[in-house]
Amino acid sequence: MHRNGIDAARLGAARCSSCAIRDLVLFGDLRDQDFDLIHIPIDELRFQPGATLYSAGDEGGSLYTIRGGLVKLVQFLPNGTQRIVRLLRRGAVAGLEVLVGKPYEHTAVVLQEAETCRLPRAVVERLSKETPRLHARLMERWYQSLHQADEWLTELSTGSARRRLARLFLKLAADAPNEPVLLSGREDLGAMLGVGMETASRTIAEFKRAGLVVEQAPNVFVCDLSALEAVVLDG
Amino acid sequence: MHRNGIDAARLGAARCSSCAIRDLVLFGDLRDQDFDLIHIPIDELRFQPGATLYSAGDEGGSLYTIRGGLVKLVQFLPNGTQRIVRLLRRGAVAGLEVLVGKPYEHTAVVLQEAETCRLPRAVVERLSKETPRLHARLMERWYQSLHQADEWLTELSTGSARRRLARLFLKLAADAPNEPVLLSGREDLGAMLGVGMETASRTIAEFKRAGLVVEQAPNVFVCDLSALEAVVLDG
DNA sequence: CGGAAGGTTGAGTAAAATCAAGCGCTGTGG
DNA sequence: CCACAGCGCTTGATTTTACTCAACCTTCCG
Repeated sequence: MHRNGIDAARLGAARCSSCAIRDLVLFGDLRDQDFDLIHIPIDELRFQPGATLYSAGDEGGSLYTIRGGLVKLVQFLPNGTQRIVRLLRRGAVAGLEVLVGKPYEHTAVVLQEAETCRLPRAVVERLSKETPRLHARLMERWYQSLHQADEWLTELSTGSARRRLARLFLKLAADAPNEPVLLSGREDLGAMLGVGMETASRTIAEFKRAGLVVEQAPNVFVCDLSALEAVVLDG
Repeated sequence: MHRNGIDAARLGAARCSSCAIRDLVLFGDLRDQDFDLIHIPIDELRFQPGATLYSAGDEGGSLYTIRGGLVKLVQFLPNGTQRIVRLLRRGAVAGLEVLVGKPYEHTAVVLQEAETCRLPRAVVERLSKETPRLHARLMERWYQSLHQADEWLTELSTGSARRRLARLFLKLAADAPNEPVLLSGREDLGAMLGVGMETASRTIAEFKRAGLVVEQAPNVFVCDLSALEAVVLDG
C-alpha cells in the first residue's frame, strides 16, 4: 500500500546541479549533460513523523536519498515483534535493494520530519549504465549500509542493556556533539537495542538518576559523553 | 600480518572462462576479451581450517571469491570479546570494502577447508571500469552481504537462546536439507548467537535430549527441521 | 603417563522478560 | 469547564533466562 499520496508533500522537481548538499547525495557528482539522459523528473518529497516511505515486500519502484530528518528501517519477525535494523540520516540512501530487482526488505518509517529525493529505479539504472562516476557513489552507499549493519550488530546487540544504551547515545551524538540527542519513544528504543520497552525505560531512568543524561523535554536528551564512554567500558 | 604465505596453498592461476561454478562467481559473465584487459594473474588459493584470509584493519589488497568451504567474518569489540557477523559460503565474496578504499572491516577465518579465488583490487577496479556487466554482479554481492547482515540481526540476535539456535540450524540446513549441518565448536556458536559458550553448550544439549538434533560426530548434526520450526514459533 | 583443549555440568548470581498496576499527559465530548 | 478515555511511560513484583565461576570429563597427542 502506498501511503505516499497522503503522507508526503511534494516540494517540486529537484534540480540536482544546484543541490545544497551536493557533496553528500547519490547524484552529487553527475554533470548537467548526464541529466540530459533522463526526462523523468526527480521529486523532492517531505514526510511527516510517522509517515511510511515504503513497506517491506512492496515491489520497489524508487530509491530515496535522505536529505534531512531521520528515518528508521524496520524488519518484522514472523512472530510479530519488530526490530529496527538501521537509522538513516542526511546523505543516506533507502531502498538500494531495488537496484538488484528485489522488493523492499524493510519498512521505512519517518521518525523526524524528513526531506527526501525520490529516485525512480529506471533513472538510477539508466544513469548507472552511462556514467561510471555514479558507480563509485553507489558502492559507497552499499558500503555505508553494510558498515552500519555490522556496527548495529556488534555495538547495539551485544552486552548488557546499559552498555547498549550508552553506545546508542554515543553513536547518535557522534556527528553533532553539544547538540541534544533526539529519540522517538521507549518502544522504538527497545526495538533498536533488542530489549523490551520496560527495560529500555528502566535503563533510561537509571541513566537520568546517575546524571549520565538529562531529558530536557520528552525524548530530548543532553548527554555526558565521557561518562557514557565509561559505562561502555566498565559496564 | 599476512598469514597467507604459510596458511594458503596456491593451486595455480585461475582460468575464469572455464570456471566450474561460473554462474556463481563474481567474474561469471565476463568474456575472454574482458580478461585481455588485465595481465595480473588471479590466484586460486586453498586454505585449511583456522587459516586467516585477512585481518581487520589490514590495508585491503584483494577480494576473495569463496568457491567452496566455509569462512567466518569476525569483528572484535574494544573489550576483547568477539562476534561473528557473517558466514561466507560458495559464491560469496569477502572483502568488498576494499573497493571503496577502506581497510578490511573484519577478520576472515576459515572454518571448513576453503577454496578461493583472490582478486587483486586493481583487477576488479580495472574490469569494473570497462565492463558494465561486472557492476550488476558487484551490486548483487553487496546486496547479499547486506541482506545476510540484516537477517543475522533479526534472526540470530533476537529472542531466547533456544530460538536463536533453532533459527541457526534452519538457516544452515536451508540450502542442503537432508545433509547434516556442520558447526565448528561451541565457542564459535556462542559468538554467532551472541550468547556465552556455556549457554550454547547447554542449549545444544537440551536440543539433543529432546531429539531435535542428533550429533552424529563432533560438530556434525542431523536436524529435525519441522521440530526446529516449532521451536522458533512456540518458544 | 601427563597435559592441554574443548566440552559438559552444577550452583549461585545477575539481568532481563513478563505481568500488572498506576501515573500524567492530551484531546474529546458531555 | 470538567470528566474521562486513551496513550505513552513508569514502576513494582515475580519468574525466567542467561552469565559467571568452577569443577570435572573426555579426547587427542606428545
